[in-house]
Amino acid sequence: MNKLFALVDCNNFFVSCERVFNPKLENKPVVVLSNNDGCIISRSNEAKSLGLKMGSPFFKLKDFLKQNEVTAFSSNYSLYGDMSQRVMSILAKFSSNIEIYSIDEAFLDFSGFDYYNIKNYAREIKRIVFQWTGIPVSVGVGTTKTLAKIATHIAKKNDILKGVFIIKDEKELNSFLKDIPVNEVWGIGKQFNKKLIANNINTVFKLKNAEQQWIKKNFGIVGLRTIKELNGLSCISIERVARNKKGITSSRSFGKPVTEYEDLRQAISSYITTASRKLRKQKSLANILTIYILTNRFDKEHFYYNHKVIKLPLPTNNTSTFITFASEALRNIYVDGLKYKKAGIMLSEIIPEEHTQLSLFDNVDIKKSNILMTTIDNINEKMGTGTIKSASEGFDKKWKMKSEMRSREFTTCWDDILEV
DNA sequence: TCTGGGGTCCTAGGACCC
DNA sequence: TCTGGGGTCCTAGGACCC
Repeated sequence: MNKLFALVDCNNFFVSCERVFNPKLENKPVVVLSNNDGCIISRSNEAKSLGLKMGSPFFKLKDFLKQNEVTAFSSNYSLYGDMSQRVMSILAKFSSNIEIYSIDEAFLDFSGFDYYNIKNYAREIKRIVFQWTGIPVSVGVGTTKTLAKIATHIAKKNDILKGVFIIKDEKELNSFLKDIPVNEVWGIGKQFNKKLIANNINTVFKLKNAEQQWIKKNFGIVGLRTIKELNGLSCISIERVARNKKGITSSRSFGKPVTEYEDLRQAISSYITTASRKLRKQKSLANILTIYILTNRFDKEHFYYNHKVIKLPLPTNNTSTFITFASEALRNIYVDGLKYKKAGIMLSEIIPEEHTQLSLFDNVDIKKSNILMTTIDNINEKMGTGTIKSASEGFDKKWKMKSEMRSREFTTCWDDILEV
C-alpha cells in the first residue's frame, strides 16, 4: 500500500481565532503577542506585508503598530486551545489515523485512499473546517510527512492553489522546489541553514538532490532522514497517541521585576501547581524537581541565573511535597537585592505511577495523598482552575504577567460568551 | 519599563564493564 | 618495533519543532 500523508495547518492560527469573534478585523493587520505582551507570535497576512517579523519585541514596535493601525492582542490560550480542539475533532472525521502535531497542525494518514479524489477530499476538509469553526486552513498532501509539510507551504504561498496542494507530479514539484529557500524544510533550522548555504545548497531542490553520504556526514542521521523524506521515502510515521511527557516545565516572565523571596516562592509554587497537575493527568511521578530564577537576560552586566536540582527521596506527584522542597531550595539560590525577571520549574525523570517503589512505612500516607490530589484536581476541573489552591501560591500575585490586550474567553467561560 | 514558553531527539565523550 | 576489541550507560550540549 502506498503511503500518503496530509498536513492540515491553520492559517495564522491565533489571529484567525481572534477574527472569528471579531469579524471587523478581516482584511486588516492584526498581531497576537506572546505571554507578558512580549513578542509578536502570530501575524495576519496584512501584518506580514507590513514587514512585521515573527518573534520581534512588541515594545520596540508600539509606535509603528499605531501608525499602521495594527490591532494587537495579548495571547488568550484558553480561547486558542478550545478552538484547536474543535478543529482537531473535525479533522478526525476525515481520517481515523491522525496525529495532532501542534496546537494548529495535524497530520492525517491518507494511505490507502487511492480510490478517493484526493484533491476534492482536501478541499472538502478545508471547506468544512471553515464552515464549522471559522478557521481557515491549508492542506498539503505528499508521500512523506516532510513532503506534506512542503506541500502545505506551497499551498499557502500560491494564491492560485486556493490553499490546497497535492504532490502528484515530480516535475511540477521540482519547479516549485527550485524557488523555495532551504530553511523552509521541516528539520532545517538556523544552523543547518547556515551550513547548507555555505555549501551552495540554498533551495529545497538542491537539498533534495544533495549527495546523501555527504549529508549524513555533516548533518547526521537526522539530516539524512530529511533528504530521504524529500525524495519520497517515508521515514517518519504518524504518531497517533500522544506519548507521556519525559519532562514537564512551567515558567513565566514577570510583569514587573520581583525582588522579594516571598514573591518568588509564590510564583514557583504556582508553577509547581500547574506542572504537577499535568504530571498527575498522565498518571506519572517525577524523581527530580529543578527550580531556577533569573534576572533580565538582556542586561548582561548584571545578569544573574541560578538553579537547583532536587532529587526527591521518593518519586511523587504531590504538589505540597514539591512545594516544600522547592521553598527550601529557593533559599539557597535567592540573592537579596536583585531584580528577578523570571522563574521556572521542571519535573524530570518521570516514571509511570504503577512503577512506584513504596517504602514499607509511607504506604498509607501516599494513598491518602493520592486521594487528596485527585479530589483537588476534580474540583478544579469542574469549578475552574484555582478554586482550591495551596496557600503558598499567594493571593495578590504582584508578579503576574502582563496581559493588557486580551480578548474574552468566548468559548470557555459563561460570563464571556458573545452577546448578539 | 518593555525581548515567550514548552517540548523532542541526537551526538560526543567519559566512565566503566568484560 | 610491539600497546585489543568490543560493549553500555550517563550527561551535557546542541540541534530541531511549534
